[in-house]
Amino acid sequence: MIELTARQQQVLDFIREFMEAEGFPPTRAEIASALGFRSVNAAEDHLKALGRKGAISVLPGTSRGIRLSGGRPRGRGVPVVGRVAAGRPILAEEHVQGHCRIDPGFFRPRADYLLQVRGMSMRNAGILDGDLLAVHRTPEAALGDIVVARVDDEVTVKRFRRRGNIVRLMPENDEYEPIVVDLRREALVLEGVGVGIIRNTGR
Amino acid sequence: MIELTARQQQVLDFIREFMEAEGFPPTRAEIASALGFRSVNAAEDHLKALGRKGAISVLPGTSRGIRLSGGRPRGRGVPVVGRVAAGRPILAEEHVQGHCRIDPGFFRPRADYLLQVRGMSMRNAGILDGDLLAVHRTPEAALGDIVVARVDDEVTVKRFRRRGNIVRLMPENDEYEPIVVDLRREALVLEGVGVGIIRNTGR
DNA sequence: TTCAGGGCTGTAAATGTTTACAGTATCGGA
DNA sequence: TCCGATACTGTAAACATTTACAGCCCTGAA
Repeated sequence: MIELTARQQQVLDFIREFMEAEGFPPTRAEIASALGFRSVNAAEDHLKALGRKGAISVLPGTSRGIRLSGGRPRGRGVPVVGRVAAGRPILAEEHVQGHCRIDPGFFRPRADYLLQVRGMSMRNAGILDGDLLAVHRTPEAALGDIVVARVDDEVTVKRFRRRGNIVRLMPENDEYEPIVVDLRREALVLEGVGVGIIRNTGR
Repeated sequence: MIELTARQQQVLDFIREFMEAEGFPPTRAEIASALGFRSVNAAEDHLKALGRKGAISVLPGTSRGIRLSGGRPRGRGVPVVGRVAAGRPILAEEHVQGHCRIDPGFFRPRADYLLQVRGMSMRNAGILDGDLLAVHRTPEAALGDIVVARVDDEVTVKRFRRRGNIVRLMPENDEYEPIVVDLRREALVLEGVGVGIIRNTGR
């Protein structure tokens, strides 16, 4: 499928959410109203573009005649990643413990996988040992984001601080020390940002 | 739900099949055509009857505004409950903010709904303001369980302690005081036990 | 510069849909 | 037998929705 523009992605996301919530697709007017267009034709144009790019199909002459293509992602759900071996890619098959059937779009931005957190270094952020951190894969993080970073081939979850070439990976627990990385000397790979937490107590 | 007539069942079945095949509900005209009615009003009458009997709900003024209410084969997910008004049932419709498409069986025991937690009284248990607590409906709790309880018509989330007739609902935050309930004098309703947490940071 | 495409506003006609009203007919009670 | 519910036909107005047409502004590539 051809790549969508940011705006087109927003329209597509809205259609998804609307269908999830209402059980049927939105009209042009509803799309326009939700996205703040003053003209229904803006929505019409977007639908045509999404149709051209294959993201949806639009049935002519049919009210609410929008069908999401690409099929239902009702697969096995989001992969759950356990302890990551040094130097191996996070999503390597040997790390995937299982799958969690949750809608990845429930989190924003989208959750690409769930990483099982080890240790209590983020306790004050409400992230406990064993929690599943929903991670959105991206190499970019804003200051203060909770990030999944790789330092010295080890994967760690911390809060992101940066001043110039000095990155500080801050724990949320007084008993732990920040990890300081000088980007001129050491490599830092941002694997993604945390977008949510799932904890399974009970049992 | 009141029992349906054979014809009404046929109409309902058609609506189901249509939605499965097309991804949105049929119009009156499409129902009439499929069932061989020569008048769209026959379909309208059936929809009204199905609506009266609770099998569907019909949204006025909305094209294809039919929602199946009975059994949900594809399910919209687990209901998300916001602030609960005093004295009202937790799952009352006005409290349901939305649905989260997660497998309820991911939690053990099963999650029946997600309750949005207010306040920081359970901070040390890693439950923060705004978190969604996965709740299993049960009137029984073990000592130390995190429970959803109703005291004085107010719903609260605390850790469960009990000695004889005295129940203590313990916060996990030094700034809060336990709630002590003497079962001989006051009523305590256990709405369920917490089986997990979902937090949606991001945005 | 020119041109195509994305992203909009605005208008309006054509068409799709809902929904009320007026009837006809059958059937199982009260 | 009268009544209400079910199950339709037919008509039509009101309203919802699609969709074409005419433009405006911007950006990036040719």
